[in-house]
Amino acid sequence: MPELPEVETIRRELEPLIVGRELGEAWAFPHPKFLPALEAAGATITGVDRRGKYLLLRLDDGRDLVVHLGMTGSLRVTPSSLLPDDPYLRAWWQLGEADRLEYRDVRRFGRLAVAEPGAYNGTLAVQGPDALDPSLTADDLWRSLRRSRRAVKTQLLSQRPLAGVGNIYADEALWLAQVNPHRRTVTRRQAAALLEALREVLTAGLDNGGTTLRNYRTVLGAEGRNQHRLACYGRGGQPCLRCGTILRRTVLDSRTTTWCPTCQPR
DNA sequence: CGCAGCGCCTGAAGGC
DNA sequence: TGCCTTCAGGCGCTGC
Repeated sequence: MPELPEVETIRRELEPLIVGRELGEAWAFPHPKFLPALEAAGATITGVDRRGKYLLLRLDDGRDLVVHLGMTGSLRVTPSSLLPDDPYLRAWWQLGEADRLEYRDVRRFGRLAVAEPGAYNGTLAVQGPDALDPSLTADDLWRSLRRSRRAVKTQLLSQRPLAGVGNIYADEALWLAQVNPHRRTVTRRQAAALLEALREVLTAGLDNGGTTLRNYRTVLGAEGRNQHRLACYGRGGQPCLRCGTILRRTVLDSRTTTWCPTCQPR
């Protein structure tokens, strides 16, 4: 599931492959989530940016091709001499003379949009600052978390206090900061520890090329390596690496959640 | 406006 | 072997 480290890894690989090139003929899977791909045909890509889990392909007409990878989305660049041959392709664009940019998404949780910056819809329009934005302070996070009474983990996943965190890195950061995911209020000290932990686990994920549990691949087709470094996510029933207590696995707002009842007391 | 609940999707894994 | 059920979960949408 592409979260900030995975999307940033993709962004870095994609940028030198597509900037300055023209999107020619386009095709989209016939569904409203993917048909906006056709609106980008004819534009030239001037940059590749990221906000939270969203990729923003800047176009020379002033608009952005917005790409969300959902749970199973990936991008790749293929020679256009090879015909599209993949039942899970959801969109493609001829790229320059020789290549094709392909968007693949097995489960169709992703989506595409073409929009003016500043005229975004949905989560992208209301999400908080990027989790790695250095101007975000612990006090900002504390104040933001205080505005809602939802569980702290649910707030992280909402993308509103900060953007880019999904289920894996939320569990990892809450464990590292020793904050219980069910808490509805956090102290200033906990907010500071949480921000530091978030940045640590996201940076580690990025340094490891992302976390591949099943579908995630980089643009060049590589798997990430961070799945071997997870301390908490997916380790329910196994001992806490810090204190040895058996990690608990619960469901919080319909998200599987793993936490240590000793290190992260309610 | 906040938020709870639901639906979307399909391959993998496990039970029998 | 094969059928069935359960699970993974980000986000848009609806309605209170």
